[in-house]
Amino acid sequence: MSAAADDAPVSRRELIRQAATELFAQCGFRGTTIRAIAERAGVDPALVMHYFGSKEKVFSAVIREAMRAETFLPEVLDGTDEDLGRRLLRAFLRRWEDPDTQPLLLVVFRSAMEHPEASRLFREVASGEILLPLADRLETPEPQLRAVALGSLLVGLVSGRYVVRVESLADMTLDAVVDLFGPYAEQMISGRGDVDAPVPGTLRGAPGVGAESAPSGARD
Amino acid sequence: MSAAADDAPVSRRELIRQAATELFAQCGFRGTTIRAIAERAGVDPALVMHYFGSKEKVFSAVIREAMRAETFLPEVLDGTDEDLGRRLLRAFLRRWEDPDTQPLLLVVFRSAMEHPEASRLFREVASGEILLPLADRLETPEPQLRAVALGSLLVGLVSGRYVVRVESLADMTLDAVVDLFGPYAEQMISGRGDVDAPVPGTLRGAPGVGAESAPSGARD
DNA sequence: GTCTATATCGTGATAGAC
DNA sequence: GTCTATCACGATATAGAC
Repeated sequence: MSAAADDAPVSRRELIRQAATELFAQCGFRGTTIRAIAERAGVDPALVMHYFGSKEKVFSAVIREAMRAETFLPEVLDGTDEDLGRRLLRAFLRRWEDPDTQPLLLVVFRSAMEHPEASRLFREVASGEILLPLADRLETPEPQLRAVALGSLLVGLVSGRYVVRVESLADMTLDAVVDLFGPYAEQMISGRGDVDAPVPGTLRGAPGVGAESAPSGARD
Repeated sequence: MSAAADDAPVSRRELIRQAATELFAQCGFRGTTIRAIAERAGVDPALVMHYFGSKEKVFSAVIREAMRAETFLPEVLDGTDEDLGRRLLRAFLRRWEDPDTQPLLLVVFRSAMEHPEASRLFREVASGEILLPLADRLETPEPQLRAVALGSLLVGLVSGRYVVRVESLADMTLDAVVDLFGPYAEQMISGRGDVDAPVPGTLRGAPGVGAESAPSGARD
């Protein structure tokens, strides 16, 4: 399964960076070798060293690109407070469902558990780029606490759904996830939201049950 | 800093297993070496191989012990529904704060992000030992969905507080965490709970602010 | 049971021909 | 820019003396 882009004449350097991104996302930092990166990119291992200088430098390039691309928050923050939590959740999930951005997010997330640089970056991005702007935007009491709670919910969600792939989370449709977590997200940041009961029928137990079961009108 | 138990004459095998647990928790599977385990346990590297046969076997033993010890749920499930979420949250956190059990939990959690066996184990334990019993216990509609939501919240909480150590979460007192997340946990599994506003003053911004700021009477 | 010595392999990184 | 050959190192694992 060659994952190289096949429509634009991308540079070999870029090809290597993409291959490295996927491998770091899948195998972590230690589990990824220069040789494997080269093989996946279809180039010689020495070429990886020639372009980047070291494995650490490759990793830094990947992480930096992931950080650069991660700016989903601003577009969500302008708008009414009414369904802010739900919109934020949906925008967040959209990036995790996107095959283009998922490896970038995965590499940061997974590496944050084992590599110091990724861990530091995760803290910085989480605090500075997500929690703080969100807290600044909120007009409810104790906005920092609310932002932290919502961040925890999102992290737990992606951990189960995309990283560890716990069945009950991984098998849900996207709309089902939004329907389940949306009200809680809403509660956390605005204190509003109806959480009497999660919408039924959203757990993909029986085969053939698709995205039909999402009556909510929330769209991005 | 030698972490060997110094009050009981534990077997060398047990000594090795304890050292391995701490190292796997701290450095992950790939980052931990037989040599490092032996050094920390104060034995010869070959002895590790003699007792366990391979690094994988050491890892399995550690994981199995972690699973064996992880039975905090039953004692929480019998009792009233009133503050079930809060009690569950507190019991859960108590194990994470305990210096004896934290390495065991960390090793499972961290390894689940990089090692296939740990990942599988995490899924099994999460689904079978936590989510299912909890869902069976609930009398609210859609108990599975509620259990999954609560599980996500807990995972997100420990990720931020104990694994990646995001400041705003890691610096909170235990009571502050319970006060912040308790109402949400309550909401998730019972649909009850007051979430009008998180209790103020619980974020350890100023030095000297300890556990004083938790007026809630919930205890384990 | 315990340790020394070593086999075997895969890793990141380098040197240098073309 | 690209690739072959190779180094130096640390890993798991084994063989065998005591």
